[in-house]
Amino acid sequence: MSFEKTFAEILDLLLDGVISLEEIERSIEKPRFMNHGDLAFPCFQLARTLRKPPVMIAEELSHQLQNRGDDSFERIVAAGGYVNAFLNKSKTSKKVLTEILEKQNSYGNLNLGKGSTVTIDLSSPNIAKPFSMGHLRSTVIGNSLSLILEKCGYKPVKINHLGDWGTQFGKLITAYKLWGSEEKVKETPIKELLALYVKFHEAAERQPELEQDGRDWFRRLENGDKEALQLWEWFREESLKEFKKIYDLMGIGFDSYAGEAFYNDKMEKIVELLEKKGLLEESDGAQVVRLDEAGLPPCLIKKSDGATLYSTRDLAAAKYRYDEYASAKSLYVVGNEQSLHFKQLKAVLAKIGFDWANGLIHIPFGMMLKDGKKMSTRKGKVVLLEEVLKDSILLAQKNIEEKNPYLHLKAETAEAVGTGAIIFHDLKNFRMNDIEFSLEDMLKVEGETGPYVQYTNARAQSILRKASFNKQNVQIHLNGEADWPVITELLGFPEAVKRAVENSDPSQIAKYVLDLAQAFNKYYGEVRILEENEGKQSRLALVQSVSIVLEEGLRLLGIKSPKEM
RNA sequence: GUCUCAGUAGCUCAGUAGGAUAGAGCAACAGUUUCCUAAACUGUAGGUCGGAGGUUCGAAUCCUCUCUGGGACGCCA
Repeated sequence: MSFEKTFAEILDLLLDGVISLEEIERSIEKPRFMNHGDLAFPCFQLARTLRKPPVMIAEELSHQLQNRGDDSFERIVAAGGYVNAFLNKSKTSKKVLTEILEKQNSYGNLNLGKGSTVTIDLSSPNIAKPFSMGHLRSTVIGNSLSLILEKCGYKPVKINHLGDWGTQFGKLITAYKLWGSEEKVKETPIKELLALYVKFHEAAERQPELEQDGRDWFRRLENGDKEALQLWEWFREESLKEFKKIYDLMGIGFDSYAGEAFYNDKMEKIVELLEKKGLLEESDGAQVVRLDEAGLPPCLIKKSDGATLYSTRDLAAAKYRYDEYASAKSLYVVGNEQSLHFKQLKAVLAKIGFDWANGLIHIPFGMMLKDGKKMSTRKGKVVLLEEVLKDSILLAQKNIEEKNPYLHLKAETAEAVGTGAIIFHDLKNFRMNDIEFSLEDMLKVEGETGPYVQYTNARAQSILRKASFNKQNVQIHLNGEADWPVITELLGFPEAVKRAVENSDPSQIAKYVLDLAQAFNKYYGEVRILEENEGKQSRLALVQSVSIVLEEGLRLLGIKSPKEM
């Protein structure tokens, strides 16, 4: 049982129904300052009903609690309208460390999902385009979310909804036929295909008829034209090879690579269904579903030339996922700029009469900006993730040579630290914030960074190696001085996991892990852990627990924890 | 024009189902290594929480208006 709950319950006994237990629990907070204790209950809201000043209420309550409180609390005092509770440090320390050592990385697990399946749409890069920094966000947020969901009792299914269909391929084929060379594409596929794509858009500004050529080629592709299909397959294959290199580097896998093209033969049914329900209307030659009652602009289903659109494929995909995976929820980790699209998607599904449309949840995130503006593939204004990762790993390598030249597993460690820096940089802030691209910021290894957390863990591991800690039969006695801030951080891990899953917010874990690392580094600076005295085993239990939680936190972010660095 | 996201220290951001003295990191300056990894730690300095009203015992947090920036608003995804 949590200490908040114990505190709430003994308060509830005294308050005798003036406010409910739930209300008490909700208003219990963590004081900002250590000298105010570990838990606080503000009495201001009681002042009116009890018709007494809050200071007096707090004093009365704390006075009565002193005798009644069990030994969970060291003392309970009133201070300016608050009842402040100080946890019994030695008992709490013993309890939390024992729990962590026993549960290991399952400490903080929740069973919210009860085994239900959740599909997660993530990463979803566009074929024939480079893997940009923008896709990085969806990839790392989605990956972390799936790990967090798994920890909370869900069964995540990661779907990489590849952008492998659409008018862009018509444009690309047009460009390839005009200016492309087979050798060049074979040599550096993504680079060459991107160059063609950019050239197309440059040329189309002067020759607008090219746009029509592009649309024509896409229609031929949809109609199964052999030449178009061959080129498309080739582009797709080459692109996928390159993407897999990046996923391997980041240690991310998927349960499905069913991209847009996968739904080509599944769209007709949805369109028929819309027709049958009389939801389809013609508008300027195109087929649309009107959504006035939801206060949304109409959703385009078919273009005037009969070709399908993004929305059409997403409708088919949503239905397929529900049918195939029986998913209770379906998450879409897709940029903020597509919010309207997902509102429309849900509205159309609801209009068809699918009650599961409610389970569709768009997890939006802010954009990666360059010079304050959105990056645009069309203008070739992109930063390539692969190069950023390479730079970061190289820097990690350099740091290892400088700081720990005799390290074993140098290459492996550099990879873990280099990618860790990039992933952490993306996850540490709330997802809705736009991020101005800055290589300098991403490569930082000091302060609030992934390498800082990894380093903290490596320090802890180093101590454990030297002491060969044995967790059996440890008598844990901590004095609750230097170690107390670390203990309270450890205590907070389950709450951090809960916040992360409830808000679909991996940054909660990142922030937590930083706080824990900071608390531990401070402790490390103040206390000689390996000193031979009666407290040594207890201190080692603390170090071991910190390492377990740091590693688990990093794991939930999709970051590795090297034992040495 | 409509909708949406954001605005907190020089920079990057925490803190927002209202609560005590608004916190970190970076950058700056001053320190700490005969001692468990200095990718660390300690200290100094730095704030009209975009602005104006309102609700409240209490507002960075809630409401209204407003300013600034990003984005989305039919045949791209």
